[in-house]
Amino acid sequence: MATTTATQRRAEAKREYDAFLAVCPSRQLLDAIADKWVTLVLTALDAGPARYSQLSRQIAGVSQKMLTQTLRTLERDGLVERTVTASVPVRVDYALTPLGASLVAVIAHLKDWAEVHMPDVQQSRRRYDRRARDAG
Amino acid sequence: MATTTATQRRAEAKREYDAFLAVCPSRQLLDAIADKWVTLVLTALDAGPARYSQLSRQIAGVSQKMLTQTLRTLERDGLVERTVTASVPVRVDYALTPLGASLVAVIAHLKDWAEVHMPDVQQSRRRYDRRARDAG
DNA sequence: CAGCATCCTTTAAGATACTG
DNA sequence: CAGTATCTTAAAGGATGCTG
Repeated sequence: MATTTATQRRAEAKREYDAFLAVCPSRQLLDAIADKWVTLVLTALDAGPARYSQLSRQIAGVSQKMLTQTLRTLERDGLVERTVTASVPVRVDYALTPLGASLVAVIAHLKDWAEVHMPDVQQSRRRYDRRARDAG
Repeated sequence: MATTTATQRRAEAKREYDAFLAVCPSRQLLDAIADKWVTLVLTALDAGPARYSQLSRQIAGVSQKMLTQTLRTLERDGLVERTVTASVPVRVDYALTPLGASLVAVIAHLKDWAEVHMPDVQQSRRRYDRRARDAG
């Protein structure tokens, strides 16, 4: 039936594209660092190893759920190393792995661009909003 | 009353930190490019200007709602320029601005890192998952 | 101290139908 | 062609209480 063809084709194209994205390294990286807390934790650890509670205090806005979740993901990705010292109470230290450190270096480039160009972006936003308001 | 102090302090710390993040250029940039479609549209336009329908076909997985929304945001940020040609039917062209092009250059660094190191990340993930399965 | 489990709300994203 | 408007679903995130 011709009625379903267009929809089916679209659906299949989407599936294919999703499959492509799933194996695309750039996309995987973006997925990994896009998260709000990932970059904050990574840059916090760039200053040196830290304990869970230190990170929790330093990254003041994070809930403990998100901090734990973020650290687990980073550990799974091999970007952060988790060291448990069996004492009472338990002590857990987190540190960047060499891989994690190399990623922080790349993120630093983003930071550089941001510090130079974000003012331009903001100005553009203001102008855009002003036009929209004047037009509306 | 002492019972509310801890909670209040936490809440205030969070507000302050959120305010800090709101003016942090790096965070703003991350917010801007973290989006799944932003980088895809940006890199698609890096190959040259394109019309709405071209982008829609090229980025096969995107819904037309998300494409429009992404393009509007990029236009607002001054990263993409939108040119309307009043014909019947209307024709709309999108192109990177110099600012947008400079951002794509930075994103390319991410891409480079991804192509080199994502295999390591994936291996780490497999190892982590295997350990977790064996332990469970 | 460093979490885990649960519930609950807010937000983002997708499908769908219609328009200048 | 290039969108807008609306509705609904998926999921991310936060608050809270409990544990080795």
